[in-house]
Parts: sequence; structure tokens; C-alpha cells
Amino acid sequence: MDERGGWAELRARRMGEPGARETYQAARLAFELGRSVRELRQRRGWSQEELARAAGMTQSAVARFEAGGTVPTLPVLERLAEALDADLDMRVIPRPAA
Amino acid sequence: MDERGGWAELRARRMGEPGARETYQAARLAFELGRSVRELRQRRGWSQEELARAAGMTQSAVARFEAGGTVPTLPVLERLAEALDADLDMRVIPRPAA
DNA sequence: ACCGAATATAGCGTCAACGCTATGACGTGG
DNA sequence: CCACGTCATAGCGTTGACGCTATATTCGGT
Repeated sequence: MDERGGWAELRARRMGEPGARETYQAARLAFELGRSVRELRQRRGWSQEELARAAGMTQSAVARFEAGGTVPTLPVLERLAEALDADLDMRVIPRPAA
Repeated sequence: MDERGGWAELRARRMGEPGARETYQAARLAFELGRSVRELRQRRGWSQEELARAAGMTQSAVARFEAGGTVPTLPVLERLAEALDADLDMRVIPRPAA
């Protein structure tokens, strides 16, 4: 029954929980951010540990983040972006009033 | 000596602390996000309390956020954006390799 | 000056992200 | 098969965002 535990499981459960639509969105965002960071890292040929060092954290933290295990905070995102020579762009964009 | 305390003070101190450049950036981001949210809210003619209700929180929470008193988390940002009929856009943009 | 609405602060309990160390799982080259 | 590098998990203490209630401050209107 897919009882492997771990972050993937955790994430999946969060996304599935009803009534947590916003949390769902946040988890989704976290996941996508994780993916793009991983991509940038690999493009540089860096190991998680190298990135971790550059961003001032440990390999496990990077792994957790890339896997979408937790919803990251802005400071962490900022540090990762910085380490990857990237900019963290965030904005609240009003939807076109129908 | 401007010893009024409060979030503005807190924020200013954070931005000023040396060695915390990432935290500085995060605080800056938080501040700007707060401003844009406030703008959207006012454009709608909403009070903090109205927005708070729509976003599932209290007036004080909205005030704290708009003032940049704390670095907000993704779920909170998501809920605020949702309440304001807006989308939260985030991406890690690699700087053009010089 | 008074009143009521809107906003800013304060103080506090709770909970999840963060950061760490250690270890497991996986793969590859010797 | 074994050593090694990389990534995934686990467990745990610390810290700060979050959410609340209550109160202070500000401001416009009468």
C-alpha cells in the first residue's frame, strides 16, 4: 500500500488533504521551486553537499528542500538562489478582473 | 533616541545587522510584498479586518504582515493572494552568466 | 472635545521549518 | 565484493512565524 514513508509520502498527503486548498497551493509551489533549484544545481554539476556549503546549510537540508519535504521559508529560498547565482523573484499579481 | 520599539524598528534592525545579507534580502522582500498587498487591499477599499476575514486570519496578523514585521511564509502569502483575487508568482531566475 | 472606525503593538501558546548528526539506500568503478 | 560518492531518511533541539485576545494610537467626522 505504498507505505514507504518519507517526504514524498508527506507531500502527497498534504496535497491530498481536503480543505487545505491554500496549503495545497503552497505545497505545489514548494515542489516546483525544489525542482527548479535542483535543475540549476545539476546544470552546474554540483552535488547537494556543494550547494549546501555554498548556501550555508547541510546536505540533508538541501535534499529535504529539493524533495519538497517542507514548505521553505523566504530566507532559505533567498540563500539558495544566492548560492546558485540566481534571483528570487516574487510578486502578487492581480488576476485580470473578469 | 527613537526607542519606540515595534515592527518598523525590528525590521530596520534586521536590515541593518551585518553578516545577515540573506536575511536582509528576505526582509526586503517581505517589506515589498507587504506593500503590494496593502496596495491591492486599499484599491479594493477593504479594511485590514475585511481582508483578514477573507484570508482566514485576524486584523492584527494583516497589520503585522503589511508592516513587514515578520518574514511571511508561503501558505500565508498564498492565502492573502487568494483573498485578493491575485496569483502568487515565484521563480528562481538564474542571473545571466557574465 | 467626543466618538467610532481603522490601524499599530503587545504578549503569549503552538507548531512547523530549520539545522544538525547519523545512517540507510543506491549506484558505479576498482 | 568492496570502497566510495551521492542522495534519501530519521530523530531531535531550537527558533521564529502564526494566530489569538486585548489594548494603544491615529484619524475623520460631528
